[in-house]
Amino acid sequence: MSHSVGGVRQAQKRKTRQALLDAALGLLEEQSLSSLGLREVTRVVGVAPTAFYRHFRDLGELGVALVEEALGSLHVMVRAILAEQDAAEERIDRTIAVVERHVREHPAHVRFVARERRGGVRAVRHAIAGELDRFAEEVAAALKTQPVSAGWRDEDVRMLAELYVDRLVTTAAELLDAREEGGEEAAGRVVWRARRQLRLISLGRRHWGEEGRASHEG
Amino acid sequence: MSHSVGGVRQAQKRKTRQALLDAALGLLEEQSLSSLGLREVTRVVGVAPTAFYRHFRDLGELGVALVEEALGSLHVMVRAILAEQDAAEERIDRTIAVVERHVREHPAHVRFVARERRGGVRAVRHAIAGELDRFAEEVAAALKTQPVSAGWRDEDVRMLAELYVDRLVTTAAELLDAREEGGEEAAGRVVWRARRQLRLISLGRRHWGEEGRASHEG
DNA sequence: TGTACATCAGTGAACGCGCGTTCACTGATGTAC
DNA sequence: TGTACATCAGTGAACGCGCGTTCACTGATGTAC
Repeated sequence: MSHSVGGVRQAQKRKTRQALLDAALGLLEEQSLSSLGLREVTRVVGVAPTAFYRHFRDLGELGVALVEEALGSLHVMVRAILAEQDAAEERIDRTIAVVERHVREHPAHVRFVARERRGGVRAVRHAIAGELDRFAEEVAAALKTQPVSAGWRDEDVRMLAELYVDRLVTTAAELLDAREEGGEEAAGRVVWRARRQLRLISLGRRHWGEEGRASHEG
Repeated sequence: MSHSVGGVRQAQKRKTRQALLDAALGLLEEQSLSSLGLREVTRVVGVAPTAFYRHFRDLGELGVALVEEALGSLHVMVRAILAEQDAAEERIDRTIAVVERHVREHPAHVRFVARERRGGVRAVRHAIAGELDRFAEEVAAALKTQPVSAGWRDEDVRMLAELYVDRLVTTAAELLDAREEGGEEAAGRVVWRARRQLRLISLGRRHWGEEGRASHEG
């Protein structure tokens, strides 16, 4: 059964590829992608520098692969929240809890996305922008089904979704920094603040129909 | 009068220092600080690599100097807005106009701050965080004097101020990206969205007293 | 104003080092019969 | 099951290159008298 459908060779290749991704992600905790070296990565994995080229054309391509990995898990978690039909206040608490858990479980992914979102490698910036865009589209679709959104223009639902997504990414990054540099106390302050900011936004949302969308442009 | 208070030598030194800062800022449009080379910078200026050490210990120190330069001008402009006593809607329009103007006049500064805020150089990240903190403190002080803030807790004014400051920085960065990659049309969409997001936040602010600050924690 | 000495911004040669990339290779895995 | 050939992930030597940093230096500017 060892020589069945491609088998051993393919599996070994995937394993090495994953090891390169993991090594890169680890090294990126202390630096940004544009200063990461190919030899650094292969050294950590324990393969020859040239082995790198069997998997990626260059570090930019590896970066794009990391984007998919990093946003994949968060994507799943947020979709779970959106599916629920809580009241606004519980929804905020649950959202924050998901962010906290995500930061604890995937700190390197969070750091990577926050750093490279505006980082020096164009291909990676675009990959992140694309993923966050799809993300915002899903959030918008979920918001649209909620009663509070009755009568909203599609563009307005979308702008609210983008505000939420940006808040989540920013909060995750701040929470990570706070935890590492100021301990649990600092992290607690970030969470407190994020919760109240979401509450304020949610309040604006509930009153949007009365005054917000009326003004100025058609 | 040439040999009066230190004079020519000091002036020449300041000039070279500024040239190094300018050259670095230019190079940073295409890469991030942690991958910038000392020799790259001196090559652009047209001095020997070793001249660099007469001005900065390393590129991190140069980065910190750039932070002060980059946030100084924005600081001035926003303070001007805060001093005015417009109605909420005009205030938003004027704020957005200031951001647009700032992005046009100092694109490299905007890019630098957005990129290095979560970048790979700790000293620079801290310098930016510190400046944005002072910034938020000023905004909070201004918000506090407005009638809408009557009865607000200080921490809540502060969390609102931080939400505003973060929005401004993010909008500036997005506007810059949009203008460069998607032209005026894309930039227009960013502005439209930012305006409506600020409007929604402002709406939440006006209703905060009724429900927001009451809930949960003391 | 003129002279003698001090300062110090910028120079240029030299260094050791790690980088990304090329190339022909090896040997385990896969495939055809 | 056994044999002969093909594939291809990983190797290791070699390359030219630009890097950050050191050092003793030069010569214009500054200062004291």
